[in-house]
Amino acid sequence: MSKKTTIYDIAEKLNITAATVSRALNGNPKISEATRQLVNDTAKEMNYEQNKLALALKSGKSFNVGVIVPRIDSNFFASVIRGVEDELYPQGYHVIICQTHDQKSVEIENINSLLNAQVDGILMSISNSGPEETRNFDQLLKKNVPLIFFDRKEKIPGVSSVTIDDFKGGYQATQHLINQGCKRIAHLSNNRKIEIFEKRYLGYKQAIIDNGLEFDESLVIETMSKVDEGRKSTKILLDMPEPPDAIFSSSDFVALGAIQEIKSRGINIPEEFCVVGFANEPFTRFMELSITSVDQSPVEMGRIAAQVFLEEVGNSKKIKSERQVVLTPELMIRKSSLKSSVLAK
Amino acid sequence: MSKKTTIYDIAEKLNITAATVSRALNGNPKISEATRQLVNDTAKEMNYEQNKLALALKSGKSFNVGVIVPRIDSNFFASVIRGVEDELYPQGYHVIICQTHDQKSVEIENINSLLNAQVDGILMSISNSGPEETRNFDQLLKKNVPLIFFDRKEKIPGVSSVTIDDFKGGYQATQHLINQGCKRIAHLSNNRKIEIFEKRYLGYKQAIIDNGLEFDESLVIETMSKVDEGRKSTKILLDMPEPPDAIFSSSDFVALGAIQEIKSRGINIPEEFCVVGFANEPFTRFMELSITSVDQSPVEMGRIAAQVFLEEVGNSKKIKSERQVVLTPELMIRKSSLKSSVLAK
DNA sequence: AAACATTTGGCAATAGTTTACAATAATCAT
DNA sequence: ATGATTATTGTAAACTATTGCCAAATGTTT
Repeated sequence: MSKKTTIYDIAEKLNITAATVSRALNGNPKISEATRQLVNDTAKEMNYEQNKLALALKSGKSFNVGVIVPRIDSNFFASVIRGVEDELYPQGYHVIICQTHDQKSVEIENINSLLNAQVDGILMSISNSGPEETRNFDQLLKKNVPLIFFDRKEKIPGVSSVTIDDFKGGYQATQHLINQGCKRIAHLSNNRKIEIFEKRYLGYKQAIIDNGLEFDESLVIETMSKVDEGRKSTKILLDMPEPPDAIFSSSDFVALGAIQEIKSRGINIPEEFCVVGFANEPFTRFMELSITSVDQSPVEMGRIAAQVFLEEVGNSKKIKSERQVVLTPELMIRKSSLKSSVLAK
Repeated sequence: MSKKTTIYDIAEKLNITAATVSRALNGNPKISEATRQLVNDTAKEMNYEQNKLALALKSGKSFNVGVIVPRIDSNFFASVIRGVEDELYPQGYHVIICQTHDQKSVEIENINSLLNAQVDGILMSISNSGPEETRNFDQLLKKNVPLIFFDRKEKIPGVSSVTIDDFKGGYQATQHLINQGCKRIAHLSNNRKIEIFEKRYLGYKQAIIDNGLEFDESLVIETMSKVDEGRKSTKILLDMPEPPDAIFSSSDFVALGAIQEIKSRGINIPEEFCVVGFANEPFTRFMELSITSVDQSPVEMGRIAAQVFLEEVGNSKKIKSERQVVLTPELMIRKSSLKSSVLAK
C-alpha cells in the first residue's frame, strides 16, 4: 500500500538530487548545514528508512551473519546463540540461525544457502553424523567469508575457533570422582571423531593413569546424547562382571539416563555410585538429586566467537590471523557425586 | 579474492546478454533448449550462484522473516522457532531471531531493525514488561508486512495469531486437581495484562466455580516466571492461616520453586499437596518427582505460525484474512499431582 | 572587473538481477 | 517474393543507495 519512501522521493519533493539526499543523510561534510537540516526533517516527516538491501548490494556487506548449530532446542546452543546476539546486535548485525539436526548433508545445504544470502560470516558448531565426505568449507574460505567454529570444531588452517579446554574438563571431572574415593570409573563418551569428545576422553584417561588406577578400555562406551541411550549404556556397564562404581559422562542427558538406571537397581547415589555429567544443562541443577556437571560458559563462548568474527571483518585486508580461544571449564559439584563422608572432612 | 561470478561473467563468456542468461537460468520458456543447456552448464562450471541480495532488491522480497521472542534459551521458544524453521526453510526462507529480554523498548528496536532489513514478515510473541506505551505495530501494518502472533498475542484487528486454548489449559489443570481431591487450590499466575495469563486464570477460576468450590482471590498471586519467585510466592501461600492444598502455576519454573518450598517444609507431594505447572518444559519429565504440566505443542505452534505467514504472503493482493488458530493444550499427568489412592481406583 | 578559491550539489556509474518492450532472424503462407 | 507470424535474443530501465568526478554558484582577492 503505502510504498516505502526512497531518497528519490525526498529528492523530488525538495527539488534536489538523490545524491544530495544521500550525502545529507550520511553526514557528508560537503553538504551545507541548511540542506542537511532540510533533508533530515523531510526524511523524518516522510518516514524515510534506509533500505538495507540496496546498501548491502552496493557495499557488498549484508550485516547478516549465519550461525549453524546441530539443534536450537538445547540449552547449550541456545545460550551460545544468545551470547552471539548480545555481542553482534549492538553492531547492527542480524543473526540467521540454521539447524543441521546433526546431519552433514543439511549442514552443507545450510552453508550454501547462507552463502548466497550473502552473509558476512558464519559461526558454527559441526555436526557429528553422516558420511566421511569432506565439507564445503573450501568454498567459504575461497570467498573469504570469515568462518569461526565454536565448541565442535574441525582443524582447518586459518580458521579461528572458540572452545573450552575439554581435556581439562574431562580431567577435572575424573579427578573429582577419584577424590571421592571412586576406584573404577566408566566413561560414557560420544562420537570420538569429534574433537571435543576425544579430548574429554583423553582427559579422563590421563586422570586415571596419573592417579595410578587401572585404565580399562571396556569401561568406555560411545553413546548418543540422549537420555535413553544413557540408560542402555549404563545397563551394559552394570551388567559387567566387574561393574564400575562411577560414571563420567560427556553429556548431561546421558548422565541423567545413567542415574535413572542406577536408581532403578536400588543402588544409592552418591554413596555407592557417583555420576558426573557435562554441559551444565539447567536441569542438572533443578533435580532433587542435583547432578555434578562441567560448565562450558556457553554465553561467554558465543560472545567471544562473535568478537573474533568482528575482528576478522575489521581486519578485512590484513593478515588473516587464526585465533584459537580456549575457555576454562568449571566443575559444578553437586549431589550426584558428593559423598557425605568426604563432605565432612 | 575470487570474485563471485555473476550472470554478466557467464554472458561474456558465451557472447550473449545477461538477460538471456537470467532467462535461461530461470527456466523462461522463451529460451531455446540449446541455449538453456549451454548456460546451465557454463553456470555450473563457473560456480555461479544467484546473488540473493540483488534478487531481493529487485523483487522487494528478501526471503527473510523475523522472529521476535522474549528469550531464546527457554525450551518453549526454542521449540517454536524450530517449528518455524522446519516449515520455512524448505520454502527458501531464512529466519532472523531477535530477543527482547522481555523489554518493550527492545521489542520496538527489534521491529524497526527487522523492518529496514526488509524482512518479508514478522512472527512474534510479545514481551510483558515495560511501560504501557503503544507499540509500533501500526508501522508494520501500514507497510503491509505480515505480522503473526504466537502464544503471547495482542488483540489487533487484521492480525493473525496462533495460540493454545489457555482457558481450557487452566480449566483442565484445575479440574484435574479437583479430581484428585484437592479442596483449596491456589494459582500462581503472571502479569495478567498478557492475554494468555489472564485466560489461564479465568479457566482456573471457572473450574473452581463449576465444581462448587469456594473461589478465593487471595489464593491468586502474580509471580514472575522464575524458580526463586515461585518459592517466594509459595512461602506466602503456606504461611496463610488457611493454606491451600494444591497449586496450579502458569509456569513450570514457578511450579518447581513451589515444590522446593513445599518439600523443605516436610509436606509430602502428592499425598498432602499437589502441584501442576504449565509449558511442559523438559525438566518436568526428568525430575524424580516428575511434574504434571500442560503441554503447548510448541513445535506445532511454530509450524502453524509459519504456515499462516506463507498463506499471507501468498495472498499478497487478496483480502487480508485474519486467522486465529487455537491449538488444544494437553495435560501431562505426572507424579506431582497423582495421588496413589486415586491412581488405584 | 578579472582571476581565483571554495562551497555546494548534479551527473552518471556501480552493485546483480529481472523484465517490458523492441529487434532480429527464421519460418510459413500467399 | 512479400508480408505475416513465430521464436529467440537484445536493449534498457528498474530496484535503492552510494560516490568519484565535475560544474555551477558564490565569495574573495587584486
